[in-house]
Order: sequence, then structure tokens, then C-alpha cells
Amino acid sequence: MDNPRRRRPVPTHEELAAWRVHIETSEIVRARIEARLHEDSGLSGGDYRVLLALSEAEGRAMRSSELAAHIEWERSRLSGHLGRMERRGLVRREPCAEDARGSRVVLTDSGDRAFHASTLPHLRAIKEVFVDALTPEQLDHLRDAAAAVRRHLHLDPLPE
Amino acid sequence: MDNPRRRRPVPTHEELAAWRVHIETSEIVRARIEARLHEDSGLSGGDYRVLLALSEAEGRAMRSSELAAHIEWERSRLSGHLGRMERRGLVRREPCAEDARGSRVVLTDSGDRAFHASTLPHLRAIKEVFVDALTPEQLDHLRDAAAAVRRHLHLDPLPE
DNA sequence: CCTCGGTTGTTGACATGTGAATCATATGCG
DNA sequence: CGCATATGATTCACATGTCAACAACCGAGG
Repeated sequence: MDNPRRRRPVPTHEELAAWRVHIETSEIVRARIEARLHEDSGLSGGDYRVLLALSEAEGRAMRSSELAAHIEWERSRLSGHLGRMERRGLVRREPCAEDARGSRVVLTDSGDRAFHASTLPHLRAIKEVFVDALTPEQLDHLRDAAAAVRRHLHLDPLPE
Repeated sequence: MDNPRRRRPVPTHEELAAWRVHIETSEIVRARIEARLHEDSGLSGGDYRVLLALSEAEGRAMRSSELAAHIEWERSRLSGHLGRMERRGLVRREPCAEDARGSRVVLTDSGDRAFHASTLPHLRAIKEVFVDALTPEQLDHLRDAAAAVRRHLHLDPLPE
């Protein structure tokens, strides 16, 4: 019997099992959906996130720091990723008029096409791999549990 | 109104929002718990997983392939990881008597101490960051949703 | 014994991630 | 203006992950 007056510092076996199945399954689902994205469009999850942000931005361009903040990436991570994306012609970096330190990241036509070609298959993959696995109630429960965790960790209620 | 005769190929806004908050929150939680593990013990999540498997193995040692299969890693991934762990003195590789191709991965005393020192803080972190954020019902729901996804993807019901 | 197909583990090339250091520029303040 | 400091972005060193190619070895069959 658990003694209610004694705080339990570690999870029970059941709690630990729930943690493990939850976290490992989430990783598998993410990996499957990203693999589908890559097969369908040649884009990685990181590529998609950058392209999504740029395609919604004014003039299909953003300052590098602004972009990093928007997608919640380290600037060095974004810098490296943009280098690879630039090599593939998805984005272009040009010097910034107002601030000579900075640069503007511009979505190329090729990048825009690649992004738009990828969205529908990507959304389909999310539906087929994740949404279709769950009842509407289970999906609500997942959303609520995520919200509870975010409150617990003092994070913004919504991602981004 | 949704037309029940028309299959919806893509998620609704609500479904997509649930997907995003779920997957991003799961990543944040994993990252936090691994960060705590690293601060507390100097071990990465990968280190922990290898050390856990070895510490439960007969003679605190396993064949490399056997270990890779047990923790579901690519062999090349394990090989690289073991190289780094060996440099830090956590494990040792010795030639295998029965099979000259292979090697035995042995947990060193230092690795065993590091692992045992890490478990309690690690379990505490899982409880504080994840379990304590949720009601018992929410935890059950997460477990059930993960099980539903695993069925949907034809995976083993339990991780490992 | 000897060849051939499968196994074992490593390696190389690359993509991706973090944190610290660096460089150039911008900006506030005396 | 001139300087201390902050900021924008990149770079470095490294850890981590994938996949394909490889070298060495095993074991079955001829």
C-alpha cells in the first residue's frame, strides 16, 4: 500500500511504463512522418519548418534572428541549416539594408515550389500515421495532457 | 459540415493543432529530462540506455550485435557510441572467444558506478517533469493512446 | 579443403544538434 | 565624437544519427 503521508520521489512501475511507451511511441511517430516527408518531397522536418515560416512571412523573407526566434531554434543551428538549404537552392541569403550585421533569408521560387508540393502529402501522412490511429476522444486527451505538461513547465500553452 | 461520404485526406485544424502540441511537447519533455540526466550524472540518454542494458546482462557484458538488437539501435550507431563511451572509461571492448569477428562489450566498474549513481536522480526527473504534470487518468489516457498508435503501426505493444 | 553466401563490427560521408568563441557592426552614453 | 557594450550571424569542436561500403570471419555444401 502506498502511504499517503510519504511523498514518493520516484515513479511507480506503472508510471514508468506509461512514460516509456509514451515517449518511445512519440519518437517513432515523428520519425515515420518525417521519413514520409523526405520520401515524398526530399525535405527534412527542419527544411519544412523553415520553409513554412518563410512562406508565411512578408515578402517570403525574414531576418535570420527573427526566423530563429519564430521557430525556436538556436541561431547557430539555423545558420548551419540555412547553409545546407542554400546549397540546395531552397533559400537565398542577402545582406540586410537596415542593419549591415544581419542578413535577410529569402525563399527562392524553387523553395516555394518544393514547400507547396510537400504540404498535402505531409498533412496526409500526419492523418494516416497519427490522427487515424486515435479516436476523437483520445486526440482530445492527448491535447489536454500536452497542455497540462506545458502548464506544469510554465511554457506557452500553444507551440510556437 | 463534414460530409460523411467524402473521405477527408488531411487533418482538420483541430487535429493538426493537437498533433503539433503533442509532438512538440513530447520533444520538450524528453529534452528536459535528458538535460537533467546530463547535469546530474554526465550521462546522455544514449549512455543511460547502453548502461542499463549492460548492467542487467549476464556478467555485465554483451555481444555488440546482441546489445544493438536489445536497445533497437543500428549497429553503426552503437559502434560509434561505444567508441565515445570507451574513451570515457564507461565500457570496454574485448575480443570474443567463440567468434573472432565479434567483440564483447563489458561494463567497467566506473561505468557501473556512474549508472547506479544516475538512476535515482533520473527517475526523480521523470516523476517531476512528466508524471507530476498529469492526473492518473491523464497518464492512463497517454498510455492507451500510445498503445492505439502502436497497434495502428503494427508495432509491438510494449517498447523494447 | 575451398568457395560462397551470410554475419559482425567498423568506417566514411554526410545531416543534424549544442555551446562557446569570434567578428563585424550597432548603439547608448559621457 | 569616442568608447564600452550589446547584438547579428557565423564558425569551431564536438556529440549524435543515417546509410552504404568494407574487411574479416563463420559455416554449409561440394
